[in-house]
Amino acid sequence: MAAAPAISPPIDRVFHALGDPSRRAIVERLARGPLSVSRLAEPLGITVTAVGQHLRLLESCGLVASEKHGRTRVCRIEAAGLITIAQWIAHCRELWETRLDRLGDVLGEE
Amino acid sequence: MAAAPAISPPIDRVFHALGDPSRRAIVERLARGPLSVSRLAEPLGITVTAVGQHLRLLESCGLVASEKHGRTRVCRIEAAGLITIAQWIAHCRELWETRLDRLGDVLGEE
DNA sequence: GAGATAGTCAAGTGATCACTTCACTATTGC
DNA sequence: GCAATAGTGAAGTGATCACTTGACTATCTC
Repeated sequence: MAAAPAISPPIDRVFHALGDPSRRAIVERLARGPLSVSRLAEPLGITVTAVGQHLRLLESCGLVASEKHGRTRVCRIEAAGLITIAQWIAHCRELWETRLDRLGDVLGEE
Repeated sequence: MAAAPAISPPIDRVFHALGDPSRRAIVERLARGPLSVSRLAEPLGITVTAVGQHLRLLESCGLVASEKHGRTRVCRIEAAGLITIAQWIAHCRELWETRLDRLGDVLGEE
C-alpha cells in the first residue's frame, strides 16, 4: 500500500479546488458577476467540457452555484467555500496569538 | 497533448499545500508552537521522510520556516503564506461587493 | 570510539488530476 | 422541421502526488 492521506471533508476540497489556476480564475471571474459555461471557457483556453468538470468540483465544495435557464447554465459565486477557508485561517491566527499571549505571560511573570 | 494548466506562482502553491490534510495539520500544529520533524510526524501516522517532504513544500511557499539546531530541525509557522491567501479572498470579496454596489446604483437610478 | 538518535536522499509505486476527443442530448430561432 | 447553439457523459492519457523503503550522513551521549 502506498498509504491513504486520511479522509477528505469539505475544507480539503475547498483548498484543493482553489489550488488550480483555472478554477481560481473561474471564481474570480464570477465574483464580478454571473456567467454561462461557454463564457467562462472563452478566456481560459480549455474546452467547455473541462470547464464543466471544474464547475462540478467548485459546486461540490460551495464555491459556485448554478442553475439552468433553457439550454444555458448560469453560474454565480457562492460565499460558503470562501468562508470555510477564511475561518480556518482565523482559527490558525487564534492559535498563534494565544501562544504569543501565553509567552507574554511567562515573560511577564519573571 | 493533455494540456498545461498555466503557470504556477506562489498563490497556487499555497492553496495546493493547504489542500492536503497532513500539511494542514502540520501548519495548525505549528501555530501552537515550534516543533521538530519527528515530533510533527508522531501523530500523523506517516514516516519522517514524508513529513520532511511536506515541510520542504510548506517552506517553499512561505507557510513554514525552519532552522537546524544540532541534529534537530526546529520548525515554526510563517505568516507569509496565510497572508497571501487571505489577500486573495479579500480581493474576491472586493470584486463581489463592487459589483453589488454597481447593481445598487443601477437600481437606484430608476 | 560505539551506539543510539534525528534527519536526508534516491528511487519506486499506485492513485488522482487536469485535461482531451467523440458522441450524445436539450434548447433555440429561422 | 432543421440547423446552429449550449451543455453533458464516457473513456482515455500523460503528469503529478503522497506516500513508501532502504541506504546514508550528521550529531549527541555514554
